[in-house]
Amino acid sequence: MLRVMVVDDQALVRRGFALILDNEPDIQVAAEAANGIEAIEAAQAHQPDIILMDIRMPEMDGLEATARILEAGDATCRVIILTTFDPDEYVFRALRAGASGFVLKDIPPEALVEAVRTVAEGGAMLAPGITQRLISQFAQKLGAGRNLAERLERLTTRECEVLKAIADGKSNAEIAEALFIGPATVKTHVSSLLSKLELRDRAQAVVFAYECGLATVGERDVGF
Amino acid sequence: MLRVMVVDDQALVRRGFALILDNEPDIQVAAEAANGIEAIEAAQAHQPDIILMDIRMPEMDGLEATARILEAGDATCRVIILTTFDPDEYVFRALRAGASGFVLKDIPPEALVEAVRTVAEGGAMLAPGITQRLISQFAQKLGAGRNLAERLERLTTRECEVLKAIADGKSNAEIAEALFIGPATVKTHVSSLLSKLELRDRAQAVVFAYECGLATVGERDVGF
DNA sequence: GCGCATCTCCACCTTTTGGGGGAGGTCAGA
DNA sequence: TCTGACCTCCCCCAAAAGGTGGAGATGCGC
Repeated sequence: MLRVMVVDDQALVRRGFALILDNEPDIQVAAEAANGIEAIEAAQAHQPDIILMDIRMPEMDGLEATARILEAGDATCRVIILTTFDPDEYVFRALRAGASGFVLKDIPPEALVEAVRTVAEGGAMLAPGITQRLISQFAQKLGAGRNLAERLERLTTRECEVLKAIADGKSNAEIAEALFIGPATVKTHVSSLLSKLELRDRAQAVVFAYECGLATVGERDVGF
Repeated sequence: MLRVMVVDDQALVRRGFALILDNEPDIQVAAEAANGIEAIEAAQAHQPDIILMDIRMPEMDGLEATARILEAGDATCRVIILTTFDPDEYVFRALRAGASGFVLKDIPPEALVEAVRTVAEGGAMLAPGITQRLISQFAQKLGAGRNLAERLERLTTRECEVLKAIADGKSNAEIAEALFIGPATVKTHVSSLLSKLELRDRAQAVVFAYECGLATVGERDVGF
């Protein structure tokens, strides 16, 4: 039995969703809440499997509440954002907060039920248009450095290693140490790769490394 | 009327999907193809609205074919990848190729029909698990530079602008020109921001800018 | 008004970087 | 075998970068 919690500041909307879901044999509305604060408390108290969360609410909005509930971690629930609007800003904040779904309130009841089941099974459900935008963004990032990757192929193995080290923020001396070669050799490699890639200095080399995918955001701890 | 093309090397599978779709009053299977090469030709000849594309095929695989068809551009069709497997590699290549959907062959017939309609309307449809993974990846990138963004707040407006320019690969002289200030001033700002962010040189500053989201991949043309 | 942060610029200095050119060694392929 | 591509390291030099300290101007809030 799937235990669902519905969070919306409008009682009528809340009851509507609750009725739709309660109508399903395997779904049970275990709790309701009218704002973010209540939602956090209710989530703690009732430990639902799925939370349907509105965004616009008094006291605390749904995105903030989602972030806090999922941050707490002791609840293993998953959140579906259910809203009338879908500006990018909301979507990104929602995904970052950890939501597993983002659907618009104008969807047919069956789709809502389907979304709940999908998310409960470990999947995610986004409104089709949002999925589309997410894909576009993703494809853009993935495809960004194709022609740049060609330039990359002109480099020798060693030069590539040096470039990677540069993209790590290392100085020539540090690179030398890391690669077990002399500083002079590093300089040679750096000069060579800069010229091959038609770059002026190591700062541009770092940009190049990120743009062509040699370095990617989030794979390093920026402690330096 | 939605004109659909089905591409799969197994005739039985192909006919099965075609029958399911033809059964819908508003959908018509306009063409079929058994491999990537045929698919490209058939897409050219029949100009379908939607292409259901298998990945594993002789001659040319579905991802390659998708890329070529969408690259051609004169076709305004949209592609749904339909496969038995879903390794990340396939998914990323598919999205990069420009696919608007990625669903598994084990979905129920109604879901397939729904996917076709959704994509035809400009949306995108991914298998729930894939949506989930896409979201995770996205959230990771988005959330990567949170603690870094804090450090960013220590900077003044001007320092931020200089940092952005550094992340653009500009030299101090170029920054001076771009911001209409003297080179000496740029040096002051650079020194200040490096010290505030606890960085050593501009190369590390570039890394920092990318990691904290001040600069993002794909938003610049790397011509330098 | 006063303090404070910010933006602007200067001079002086050291370190790093990048370019040019050279040179020895290895190793694969013609 | 010899050529060519790599990797390694050297010297010298000029340019850029980065650090330190100082200074005038502005504007904002107490």
